Amino acid sequence: MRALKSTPLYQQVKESILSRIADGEWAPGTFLPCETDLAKEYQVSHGTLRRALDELTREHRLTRYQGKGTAVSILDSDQALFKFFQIRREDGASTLPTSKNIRICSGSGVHKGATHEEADALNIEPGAAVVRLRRVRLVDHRPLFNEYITVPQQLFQGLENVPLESIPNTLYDFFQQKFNVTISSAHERISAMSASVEDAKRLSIEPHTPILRMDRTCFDIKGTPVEHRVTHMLTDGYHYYIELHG
Amino acid sequence: MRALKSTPLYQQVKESILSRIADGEWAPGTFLPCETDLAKEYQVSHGTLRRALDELTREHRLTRYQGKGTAVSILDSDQALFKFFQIRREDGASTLPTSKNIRICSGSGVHKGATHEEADALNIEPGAAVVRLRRVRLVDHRPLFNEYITVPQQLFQGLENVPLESIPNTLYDFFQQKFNVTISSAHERISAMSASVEDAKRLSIEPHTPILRMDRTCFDIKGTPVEHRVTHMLTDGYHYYIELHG
DNA sequence: AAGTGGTCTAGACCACCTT
DNA sequence: AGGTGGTCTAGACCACTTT
Repeated sequence: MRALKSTPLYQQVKESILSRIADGEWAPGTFLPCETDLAKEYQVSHGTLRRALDELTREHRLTRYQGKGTAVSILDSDQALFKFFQIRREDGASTLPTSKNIRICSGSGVHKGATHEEADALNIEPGAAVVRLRRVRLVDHRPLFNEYITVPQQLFQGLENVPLESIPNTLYDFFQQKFNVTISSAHERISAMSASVEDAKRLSIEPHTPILRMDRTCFDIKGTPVEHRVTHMLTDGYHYYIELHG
Repeated sequence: MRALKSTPLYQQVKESILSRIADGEWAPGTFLPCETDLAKEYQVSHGTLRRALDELTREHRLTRYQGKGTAVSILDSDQALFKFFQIRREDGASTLPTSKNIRICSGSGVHKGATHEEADALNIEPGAAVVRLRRVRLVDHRPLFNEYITVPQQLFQGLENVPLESIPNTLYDFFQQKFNVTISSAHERISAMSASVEDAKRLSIEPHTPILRMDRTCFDIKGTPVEHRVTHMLTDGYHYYIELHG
């Protein structure tokens, strides 16, 4: 632990703890040894060890409970990643959309596999096997989103056979628990468009009503694209809310 | 500085330094006294003072140069705050919008002062004195945004008399340098709408074309709202791009 | 050589939770 | 009461920049 002089001690300790978490030595939800024990084990001072834990806590990998101990964080991606990224009513109130799943299916080849757009986003070959989920999301019992979700079948074996009623509202938790796919970053492209005939039908609006189109690609911890999602959103009485912090 | 036992010392020091920056005692780009002097002034230990500086550095308020000193950050807000928040072409290339300023004016009272919406966003009284800037922003020489910017006159004394051609493209730099107003956070509401007659004229499109409407409110270091901005954006061949990191 | 920030230590005391 | 994390101190030494 004192070998390299180039990298600071607290950095080395931090990385060691991180790999021990990644290797499963300390599972999410379990408590680490107390600070004095860890300091003894790593042969560093209390302060140095604390600096490592402080940084990991700041990065949400660890959660500390005063008087109790330090635990490995259980990542709640839906809340952590999309916390500053919400649907709100005009009055500013946050909303919690519910889902109505319409169809789930899988396929490969030119007609049923990944389109060029999907292949590009997911970094797979056009025509590769994918699973598609169609759903409508409702806010205050009113249909607001029309969603088209595509994931590579290879990463989600068996997803296509899950009954529609068993697919939960918060997909990313589900992905983590059932398929060990943890969403860690995402990007989104937002533009305005006219409602299609299907949007009109699903969202109970006139065709050509202006709606938002959001194209989202999600990545896992290693940076592999794992989900492509196109959302058509009706912004009548609602809006997309984003917070930025410097 | 030792009065309250409830809030940690480093927190008090941090907030004190923050207000001294906000009050202009240490302008952006200037160096603070060295750590030992500051520790002496605040009657705290080196470590406690460092913790305050560490947090401010992490929040990009200060920038440290080993061997030289600690300086107040020159925030390039357009790059720092809106770094993951850009206009992109369909091919994914980033763009750098330019501006055509149309009108700048100030006023107060029922007709020319803050509207209810502006007053609400800026936390001022309806009818309070404001300065308004109208501009069109161009990407690749094509008008894409129609912008309506409103700021409280009190914070921007003399802004209304600045010649249009002297108002730069990157407003937040300008605000910091000329008015000591540093944008530190923002929120944005995004929705879809039909282009108005004015949008059609300014953006060379048909009325009722679907466009994005973005309502942005910016806040300074202390959390005071300092700018309200409504942008109408044509998303033909371009989109709004957002990155999220867990 | 002098001055600045960066790392690290050893030890003290406080606040909170559990038993 | 005992154990945990949270705060704070005083001092040492290192790395970098300037004079």
